[in-house]
Amino acid sequence: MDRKMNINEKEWQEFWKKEGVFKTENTSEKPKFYCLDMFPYPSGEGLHVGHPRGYVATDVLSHYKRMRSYNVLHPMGWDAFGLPAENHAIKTGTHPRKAIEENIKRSKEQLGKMGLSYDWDREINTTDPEYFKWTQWIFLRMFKEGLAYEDTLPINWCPSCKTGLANEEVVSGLCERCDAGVEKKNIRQWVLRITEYADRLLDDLEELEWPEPIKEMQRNWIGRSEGAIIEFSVPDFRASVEVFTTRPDTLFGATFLVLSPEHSLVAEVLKRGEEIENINEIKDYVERAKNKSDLERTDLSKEKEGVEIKGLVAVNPLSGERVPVWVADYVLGFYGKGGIMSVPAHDERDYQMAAKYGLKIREFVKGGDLPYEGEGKMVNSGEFSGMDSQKGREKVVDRLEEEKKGRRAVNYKLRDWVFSRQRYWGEPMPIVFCEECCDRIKRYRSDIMEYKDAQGSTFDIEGFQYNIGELRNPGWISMQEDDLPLALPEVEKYEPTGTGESPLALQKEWLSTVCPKCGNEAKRETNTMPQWAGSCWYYLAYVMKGESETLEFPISRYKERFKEWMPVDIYVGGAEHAVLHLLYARFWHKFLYDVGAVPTKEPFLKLKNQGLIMGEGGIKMSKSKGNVISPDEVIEKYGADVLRLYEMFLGSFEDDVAWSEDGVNGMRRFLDKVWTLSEKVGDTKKDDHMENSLHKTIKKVTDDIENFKFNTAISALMSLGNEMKERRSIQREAFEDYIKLLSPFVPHFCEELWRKIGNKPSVFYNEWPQFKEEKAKDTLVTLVVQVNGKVRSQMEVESGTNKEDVQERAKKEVEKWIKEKKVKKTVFVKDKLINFVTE
RNA sequence: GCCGAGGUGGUGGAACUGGUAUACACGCGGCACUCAAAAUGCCGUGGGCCCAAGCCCGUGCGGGUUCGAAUCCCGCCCUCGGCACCA
Repeated sequence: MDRKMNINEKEWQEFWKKEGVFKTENTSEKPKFYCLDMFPYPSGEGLHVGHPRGYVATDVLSHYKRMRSYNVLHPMGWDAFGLPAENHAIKTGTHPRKAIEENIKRSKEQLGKMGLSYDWDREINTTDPEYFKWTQWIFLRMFKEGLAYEDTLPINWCPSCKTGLANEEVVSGLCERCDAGVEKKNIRQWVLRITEYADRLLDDLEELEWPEPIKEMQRNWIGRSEGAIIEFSVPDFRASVEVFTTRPDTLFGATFLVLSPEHSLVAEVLKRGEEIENINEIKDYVERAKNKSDLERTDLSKEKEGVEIKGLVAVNPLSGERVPVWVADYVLGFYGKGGIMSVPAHDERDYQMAAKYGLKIREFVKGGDLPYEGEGKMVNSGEFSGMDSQKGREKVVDRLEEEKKGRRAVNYKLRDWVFSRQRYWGEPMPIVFCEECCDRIKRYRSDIMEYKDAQGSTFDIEGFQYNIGELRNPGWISMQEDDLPLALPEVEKYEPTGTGESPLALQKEWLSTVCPKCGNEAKRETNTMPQWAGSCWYYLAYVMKGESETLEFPISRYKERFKEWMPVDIYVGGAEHAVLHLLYARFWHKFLYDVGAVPTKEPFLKLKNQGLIMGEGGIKMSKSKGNVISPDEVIEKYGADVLRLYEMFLGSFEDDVAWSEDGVNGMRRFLDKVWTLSEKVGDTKKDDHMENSLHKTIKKVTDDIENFKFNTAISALMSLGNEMKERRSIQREAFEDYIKLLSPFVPHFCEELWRKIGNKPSVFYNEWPQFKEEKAKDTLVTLVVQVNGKVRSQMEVESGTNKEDVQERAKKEVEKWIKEKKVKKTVFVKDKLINFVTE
């Protein structure tokens, strides 16, 4: 038999576009459904076969929702700032914008070929000045509210990308982008106070319908831990050291203190020098620690080592015990107070340290072999002895608080977001540095600090109004909102300088400007924003585009739109952004909520992560292995519908799956079969059995699409197809419903088939088939007959038949297994089984 | 080490709140069509024993609960993902 199917997919794509079949309605009585994909970076290689998996899923869902009379927002755009385009520019000398334009064109073509039903009128591009003026605006708002600060600190530096990185961009000591080993470098940075939102970012996870692993990763990343800060006095220095601990109940067991090499008291010790007998040893050790890379310093396999500060003693605030003080680099300078009380009996790390240097190890919590980290009865702990450690924990802190020697405290692993990059291809930061203002603010700074909690207001200094951000970062002045966007200047060289400054620093003309506050000479900030900035709010831009085609100030004009569309109902993308984009975007969104710009606390209500598509044989697809499959090849050979269907049928949406060419072919065979079925459509008499199967399938497909179980939805459709094949003829209405059920998966094919059986396009103008429960009911069911839980026989009975009515008949069915035994119990499950239990 | 997900035929994978394990597909084998091949159609396909009817065993391993366990409980093993000296 020849293949009768010959579908011009392009023609349908043009038809949809011309007719605006999938355009989002700007005003609508219908309920809304916001269905969002993580927008791609338009790379030079185009898409591979893994990308469309999520896009097809959201497309299926969008089609389905439209047919259920939702007004669906299903947009697409481009996350186009970032290193690949810039590196390409460095190599070829062409402007990154050029490469980006070409890549977008190519990627858009690829998406177009797949027949995805995006509303392209709302397309956005993060590198478009109309777009990034808003990215700059949000940053500016954060700056003004005091959420951005300038700091010179040792940050993660990628020597290959020649830029600083955020904590989240370092993956086990390596650069997330290029896998180069990350170094520590002291550079001036802009940092966003994401830690101020730590609790809300943590608590609000509860209300999100996200995959549990992603939520857990965010919880761990935020890493909230409750405990206490305890003060040990250091009489020799007339000073004190504060330490953070989650186990104040073990305070009596603190047999020494350990400070990180970065600790201020260590610096003090080095300054005082002569009073400490082993000063040179300490100096050496601190110097060595400083030169260690993060990777070396956090290497768990190495032995803990440190140096005692000889002659220095600290006093335990409760026991009064005098304990030695050590410096060791297993204690981190940036966490807690940069120093710890060491309890070798009840902490694995402290135990190792104590064992190595022969320090005191004494048990304070009974419970197991040392080191014992669990709970138990407190011992050797003065008045607290005998208490349960959990209770004792509270009592110890109560006492410390009474004596003003400590307090309850919470610590986070989350650190503030290093937000500036020393590269060209990113959003310029909309702030300038003015010497005059700097001096002016510094003259008054001590007064100002008293007002530091009064956020949101401005302060008058010599007739100039300064906002909190400006006061906290003396000299840095916000640009006027009306002057946004601040465009990227054209440059000769895109090469990063590697000195900690971006190539913008060489653009003398662009660099110098006038202070928007006092009119004196000023210089622009030359760092740019990180990759992640533009994706922190793009889901809002799509909504804004429904109000005005260009994105215009002020934000308040979009208020109603946001109320209408937020939050995003379903967000689909890869799991690799668990603590990057998904955390950053939540942070920005919460800020926008706080300033009254958006009506919801969270941007993305529901999240689904698609699994990876591996190459044939389950090997990861990669250019170097040469096993990358492009959607273009597949579409060329089989058509977009086959590709779409296969991507959805392949396996469970959230699991990793392996690509198989044979499997693709199977999808084509299925569509061929369905095509052939259409020839049997006619005015045949009512077919109850078929109707029953149809309604079961409607239910199954509907539920499965709602739950992202596309693979089983398709298998249900295949089963129904197989059943139709058995028929000599198929009722028209049944076949039409069948096409509708199939249409979200294979839109071109279904349009063609819809027309072939004599209907007017588009099939998508139709309502989704209505499920009728009474039609899906079975009159006959198969009842399984078991003996002692083993299936021995089965029988057809009318559905709803009672135990009494089948019992005797069933017994006969399995007589040979029970005849010599006594049935002591009979278990009956209606419409399912009857089980005879013998002695 | 800690946290999370998961181990089901030759393969991808189904199985609702415990109720016929292996749906749907791929592959493979046989047959039909054909000069032949491809395509297509039909039949078969977890393992073992058996002429057969039938029986036994089977969801990573070992126990348990239950009339009945892939599903629940306890103890292990393995794979993948994340975090990694966070006190």
